[in-house]
Amino acid sequence: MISSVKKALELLKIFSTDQPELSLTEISKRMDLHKSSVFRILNTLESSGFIEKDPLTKKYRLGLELLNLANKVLSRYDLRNQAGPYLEKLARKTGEIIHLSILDGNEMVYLEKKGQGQVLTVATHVGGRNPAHASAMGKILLSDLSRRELKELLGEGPLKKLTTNTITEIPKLLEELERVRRQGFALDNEETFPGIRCAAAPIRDRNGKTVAAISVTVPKQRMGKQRIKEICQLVIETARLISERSMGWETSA
Amino acid sequence: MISSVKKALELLKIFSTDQPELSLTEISKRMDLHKSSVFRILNTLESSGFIEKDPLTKKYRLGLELLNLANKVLSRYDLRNQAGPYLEKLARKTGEIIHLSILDGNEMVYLEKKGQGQVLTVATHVGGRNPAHASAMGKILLSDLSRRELKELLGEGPLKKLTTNTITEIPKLLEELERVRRQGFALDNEETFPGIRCAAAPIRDRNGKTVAAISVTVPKQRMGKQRIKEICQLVIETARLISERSMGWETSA
DNA sequence: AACATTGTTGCGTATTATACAACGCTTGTT
DNA sequence: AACAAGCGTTGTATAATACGCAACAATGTT
Repeated sequence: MISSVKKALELLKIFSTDQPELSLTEISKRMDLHKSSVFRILNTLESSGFIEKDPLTKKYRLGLELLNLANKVLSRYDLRNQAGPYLEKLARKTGEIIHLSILDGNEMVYLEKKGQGQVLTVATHVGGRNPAHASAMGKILLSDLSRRELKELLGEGPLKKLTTNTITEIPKLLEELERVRRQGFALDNEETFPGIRCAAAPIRDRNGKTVAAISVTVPKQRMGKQRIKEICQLVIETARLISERSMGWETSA
Repeated sequence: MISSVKKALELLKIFSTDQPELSLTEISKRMDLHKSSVFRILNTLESSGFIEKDPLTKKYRLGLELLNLANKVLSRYDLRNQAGPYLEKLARKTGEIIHLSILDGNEMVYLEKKGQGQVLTVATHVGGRNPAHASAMGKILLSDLSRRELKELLGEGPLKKLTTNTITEIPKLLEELERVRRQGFALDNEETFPGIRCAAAPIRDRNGKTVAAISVTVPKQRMGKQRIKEICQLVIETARLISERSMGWETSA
């Protein structure tokens, strides 16, 4: 492990959407490093395009080179490109936010987000992640794992509680995953975000293995009993189309 | 400048969309560093989520943490979010690829790309960049700069030649920029990519300053004289709407 | 089975990252 | 206007470590 490299990478993570610009002194304080050390790290990051310095304010911000690298990450996922048109169509049909995600460890990671949403919406983003057990897409992704794999990923619990509705006991989650397997879709009833409901369905490859999930995210005000049914049907149908047309999955006769 | 940090950052840049996965030995050769040094850099990058190691193949690839950072970069640009719906509408109307870009040094950088495109399309991506002088959007962005600023950015020339149509002499470019100022839009007639034409228009802020550009990119087979006129009108109109509604620009009476 | 190649680790030392002090500049205070 | 405080920048000595070597483990090839 190389400590100066570690420091540089952790520095990059300090920036946030709330605080996109920071001064040398702020960074020095946050990292508990001498300002001359921070100064040299910043210069190195800047020379490679990972950080930009505003010449007027002397403040630093993340650099555009990160967009290039992110593009390379995303380009690995053919599914994301192939699913794009289907997700856009679903967004137009429902008027809501659509996500595509994969499992990474015990979290699900958003790979795509479509739809403009309305005034009341969710602040998720590509690259963002949430505990798998708490979200509809996460439950879809977990439901394809074996008991052994689940035990390895989730441990003994209790699981992280995000809202009062989050499932935290392992037995209860396993029950829920069994239900998800049977019905072929999952719901998130304010388990990740208060006031937000979500319906998700699996994307399967040619071998029938769940490789990703898609979801429709809706504020509960717009998600009554009747609408849940509509939304679930649309999500399942879209997921099936993507699985068949892009992944080569064949539903049995 | 911290040399070990520089090496780590340059390592991240080695990956490409053509080669998303590399072995330790490949990286060591490419960077002309000892494999044990590369091994430790990779471990450090992995521990911070910037690199992932496939446990089966032992190959390395870029990590998902980069998506988070990229999202933070993009979230700085309110314009990108606000312009999104207009760009999607333009993509649907034209059936072509739409870009939003800004100037960064003497290059223009894509901040957004909309539209699925057809079989014949351009392999551009968010974060990607091209020399400003060669592209329609680049000419729009350059046309708002003063003579002094242009001289500083472009130098004495000749400018980089990407195709046989690329403008490489400074006087000719200045002439072209004058024309762009007058007509309020720019065209790229196979100047960046062979076989690809492009029409662009400026996004202006409340002070009338050009802060970004949008464009429609079309293979020349689908871009005859009549269609050029249509496309130009649509691009100009969309750019004006974004400028007025999202940026507070007011066209004089 | 034998050999070649790749990945991993311990360790000595050549190299450098770190932090200190000082300086220049900008901003804030009186 | 004068002064103080704080921020950013730089030179440099040295404490700390990154580097590469050698050896080993694991994997692939013959």
